[in-house]
Amino acid sequence: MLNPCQNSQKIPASQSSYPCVSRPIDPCEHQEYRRTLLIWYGRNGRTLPWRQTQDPYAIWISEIMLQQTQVKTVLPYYQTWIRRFPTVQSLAQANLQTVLKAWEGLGYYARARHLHRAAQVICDRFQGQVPLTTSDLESLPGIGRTTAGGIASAAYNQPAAILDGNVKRVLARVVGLKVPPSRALKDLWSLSEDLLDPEHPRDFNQALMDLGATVCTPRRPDCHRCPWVELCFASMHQQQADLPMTEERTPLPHKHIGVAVIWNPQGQILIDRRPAAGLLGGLWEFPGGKIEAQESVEACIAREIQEEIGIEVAVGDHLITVDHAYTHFKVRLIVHHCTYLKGDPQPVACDEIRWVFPDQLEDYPFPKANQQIIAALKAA
DNA sequence: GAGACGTGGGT
DNA sequence: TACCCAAGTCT
Repeated sequence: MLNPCQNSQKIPASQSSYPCVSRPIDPCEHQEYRRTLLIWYGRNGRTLPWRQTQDPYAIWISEIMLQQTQVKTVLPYYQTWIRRFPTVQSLAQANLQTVLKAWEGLGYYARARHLHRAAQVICDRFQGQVPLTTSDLESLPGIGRTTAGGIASAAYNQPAAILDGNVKRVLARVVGLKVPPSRALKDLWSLSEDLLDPEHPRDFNQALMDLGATVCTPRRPDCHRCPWVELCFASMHQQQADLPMTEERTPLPHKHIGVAVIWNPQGQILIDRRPAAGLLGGLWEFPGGKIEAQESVEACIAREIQEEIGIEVAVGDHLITVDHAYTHFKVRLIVHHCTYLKGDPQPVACDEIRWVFPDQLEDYPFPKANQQIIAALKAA
């Protein structure tokens, strides 16, 4: 039998279909990449709870939690979640506030809202079964191409490629990508698809992610433990530290926010539920707003509470100042005790308002920055 | 297609 | 302290 590669024409890198790649992978080498990676995985793969199960629901949950989130962070949430919502049906029937409470602290809360909605779609349109094809999976809220590939391969061993942060970094180094991964998504997807082992798609994808997470790390990759050390452009040319290339980024804007802990005569505190979409959607918070130029914190708080809640308050003592960094901006929350004076609270800029006793705060999902305010209240 | 969207950990 | 980065998706 002829080796088909002996007849294939060698294409110079400069003329190949991958102009952004320093060292294209010859199809002849695919088997060698697959073989060496799977052997490495057999010896070095991580044992993770979502790899101990065959339940597509549990695997779906893990894939969503793992979006932009490290394994160590996900572990406790995953265990609690599976006990709290053991089936698609239990999730679909749950109250969204309960779902958000279970997600509290994990971030990117749209994931929880999408999970909840997708569970209802799965019950309504897919007979309660997590779909098998990437096409059906991608039709569900919160599932994009990578997560669809992750679920299809992990839950059903389907030959579906993935392209998460780990795979982007590994492939960028292996082929010597000349541009940041975000500029070469099409080529990276093709690479991931070409490399995928059609005989062992589940193990291959999991292995690729483990390699990126434990060996081919962002900083100081441990190349002497890598099964691809001799097949990797970055390793061969000592460019591990320079790959993948990164984009420039502008400094984050910084906002100052005046925040009110408003007490009524009954010893209750006023909290509001943020609009369902957007930043921290559906979570509860202490009301407040942006401090305008030349404005005092006290004036800001009184103004914001009047505008957004429709009540008059007396701004009192400073409680705490919280600095918090989001992905795209930084905030400083300057929190003051306030006393309710008059007016009927209205949810003008939020979805709902409630008076609650301090010991009831833990029943509501709050963002991280507000947790520090709650802790300060308890300490006082 | 560029920006919105959280939080924790590492350096 | 400040910045980078992490199993991405949505608009």
